[in-house]
Amino acid sequence: MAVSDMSSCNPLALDNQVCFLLYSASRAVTAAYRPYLAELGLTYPQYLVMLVLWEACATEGEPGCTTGQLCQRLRLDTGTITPLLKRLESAGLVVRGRLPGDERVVWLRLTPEGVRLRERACAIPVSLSAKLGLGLEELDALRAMLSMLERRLLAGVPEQA
Amino acid sequence: MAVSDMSSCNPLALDNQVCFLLYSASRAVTAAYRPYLAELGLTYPQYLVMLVLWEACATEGEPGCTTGQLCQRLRLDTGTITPLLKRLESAGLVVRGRLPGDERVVWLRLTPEGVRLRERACAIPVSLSAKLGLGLEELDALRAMLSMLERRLLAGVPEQA
DNA sequence: TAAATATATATTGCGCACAATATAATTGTA
DNA sequence: TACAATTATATTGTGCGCAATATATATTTA
Repeated sequence: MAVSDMSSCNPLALDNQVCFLLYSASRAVTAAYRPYLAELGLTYPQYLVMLVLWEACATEGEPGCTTGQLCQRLRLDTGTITPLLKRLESAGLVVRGRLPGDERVVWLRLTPEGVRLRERACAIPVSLSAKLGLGLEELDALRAMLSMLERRLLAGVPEQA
Repeated sequence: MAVSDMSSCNPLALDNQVCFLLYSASRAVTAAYRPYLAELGLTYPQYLVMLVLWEACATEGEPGCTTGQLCQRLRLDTGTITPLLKRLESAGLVVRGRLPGDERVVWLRLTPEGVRLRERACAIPVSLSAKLGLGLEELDALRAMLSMLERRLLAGVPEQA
């Protein structure tokens, strides 16, 4: 009685494509965030960058992180991250400087305003989980499934060799 | 023993965000499709459009569909779809014409070449499901979860009023 | 039938994503 | 110490996504 039995006769049917459900659900979730993030003046990818920086701020030691760490964490490349960071910088949330000792790496730090924004952002996960309407167990199941999926895809990369 | 217990002390932790997992998994899946689609000369969104058109070709009656139906099906707007269709047209896969009887609507039809491409595309779901490495049950569970999520988000839209 | 409204698509502009390439600083090596 | 290779980031170009606006055809209404 699997869901896919409905019209599994056609492997190319749009509704049989998990990829489409993922793509579509992801855009729907981003859209659900949009009005809340707009109040903070952030886009969704910018919000993700801020999440990383807020974490990097909470850790002990010199607060901040490098562009490369950001790319790795969000699995985005510099073509995406560099201009995004420039926009965050001109919004006054982030400062970019080179690492003393290695002039190649860009060291990112939050401005006081960037740090303050965290408090306003705290309300967002609450609003969103209400909007998603999923229970904790469902959320955990979804999380588990998605991270497994991605782990397998990343692990499968070497196959290209 | 929920997954989120790990560091649920911080609701803003990146790894606690289902939204990020979704976003990241979706991009990873798209990336997994990319080499296969490249052989057909298609991007991922173009592939989704072709899936709809191939379906619309299989139905009885006049084959094809309108731009509006495409937008509705893929939940994309004309700003995305119109230029994409022009690219498919200049690639020789699609012809765009106006509907006789209502000159506002654009009627889309596959060219013979567009129809033929379907056969080559048939191999893609097979390759991909191998690459994803998920069993049928897992796939169905994921599908169920994602479509529920999206259904709730779409249903929740009126709340904005 | 003329004007107002609604519908379907197109256009513009901005911000991602990502491939490909470029640049600049660092490290390894002869 | 030069020179090659590596590493970190930046730049360029193409194709989405989406908000806002424009245009053109249909439909409704006065």
